Amino acid sequence: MSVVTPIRIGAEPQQVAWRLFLTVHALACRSIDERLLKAGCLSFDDYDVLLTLNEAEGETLRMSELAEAVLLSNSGMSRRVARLVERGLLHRDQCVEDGRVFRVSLSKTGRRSLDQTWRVYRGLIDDSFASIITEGEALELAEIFQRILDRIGTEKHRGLLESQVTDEPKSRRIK
Amino acid sequence: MSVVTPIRIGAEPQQVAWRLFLTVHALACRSIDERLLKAGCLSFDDYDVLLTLNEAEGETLRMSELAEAVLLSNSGMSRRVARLVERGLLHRDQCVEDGRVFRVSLSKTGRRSLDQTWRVYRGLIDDSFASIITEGEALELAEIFQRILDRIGTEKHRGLLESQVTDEPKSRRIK
DNA sequence: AGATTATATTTGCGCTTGCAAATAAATGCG
DNA sequence: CGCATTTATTTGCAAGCGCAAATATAATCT
Repeated sequence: MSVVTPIRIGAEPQQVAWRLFLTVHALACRSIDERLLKAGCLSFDDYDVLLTLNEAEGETLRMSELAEAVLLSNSGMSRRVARLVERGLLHRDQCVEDGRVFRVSLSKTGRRSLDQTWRVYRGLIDDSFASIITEGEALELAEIFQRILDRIGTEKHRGLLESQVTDEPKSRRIK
Repeated sequence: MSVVTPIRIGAEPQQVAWRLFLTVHALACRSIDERLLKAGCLSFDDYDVLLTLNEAEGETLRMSELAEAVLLSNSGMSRRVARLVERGLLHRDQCVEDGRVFRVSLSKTGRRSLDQTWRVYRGLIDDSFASIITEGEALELAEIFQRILDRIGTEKHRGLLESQVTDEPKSRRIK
């Protein structure tokens, strides 16, 4: 995880901001992940997977969708899901309509873990980030970050926080 | 690299900001690193090491200082430096005053690589980040991030961009 | 000085990752 | 229908990482 970055003294403010962005990310994430593990929670990365599933419409995703959502390779996701299934946090079922695809979903235990982790995680975000900025600043950050995502993000990530209302039926997409 | 994160709809602005922060980081870094490699530059992470050395006073650091600066374990840094020395980008010399320590510094080639990478990297930062925000926003981001670092950073990272003037002599610290 | 303890770095090992090849299942075409 | 092609996922393999043990060197104690 890169920490430091460009910057000579007197650099442009954008470059200074970029460097600080990297450093804050590296330090905050390291600290949060360490403390999550110490508290017996899901790791940062596993949390990411379970949360993505929890938010998915139909609460089920195929391997490749999951991989794309959390920016992991398909093979990486294949193994990660295997481990999580092994631990009883996820279900992984072959799709009836198309035997090539496997659909992954939260188990009862997985949902419990997710909730338990969130209770701790919320406090850690607060410690390392949220409590240090004002609500106004948070809104401003969100606006800036959203603008950046609109420019660099993929379809999937771009609309993260837009209204979740779609006009599709809530039934499982087969696609 | 975690992408997604907490957030239920209607969450507090700080939590929304945190999630977007993670997503922007993941996407921007992935894109930048990919393009650096494609351009035959140093990887993001190697760049980090070379830049840290370039900025170090005396232009030399011991293994452990380098590891701490870029947030890598000592063993990880040991191997990373070995690879970079292998590629001719770094020197690694046993310290005369204390045979336990090894001092690492940029080679001529390393410095060239660093400069060449920076020429490309500058443009990529611009693409994925800098050009999307105004100068005023950059200043504001920098101020916010700096405040966060002051709270969560270690001594080493906290003062990143403060005046580099110290009252110590510029000669090599032995410590 | 010699033995013990402390410090800086490297090595052994197991884990996770990504890429490319392998497999499994569906689709298209003659 | 049967074979070639395409698509979804998993495996083999060769990285890189962190932890703990090993090594190398210095400092301390008696």
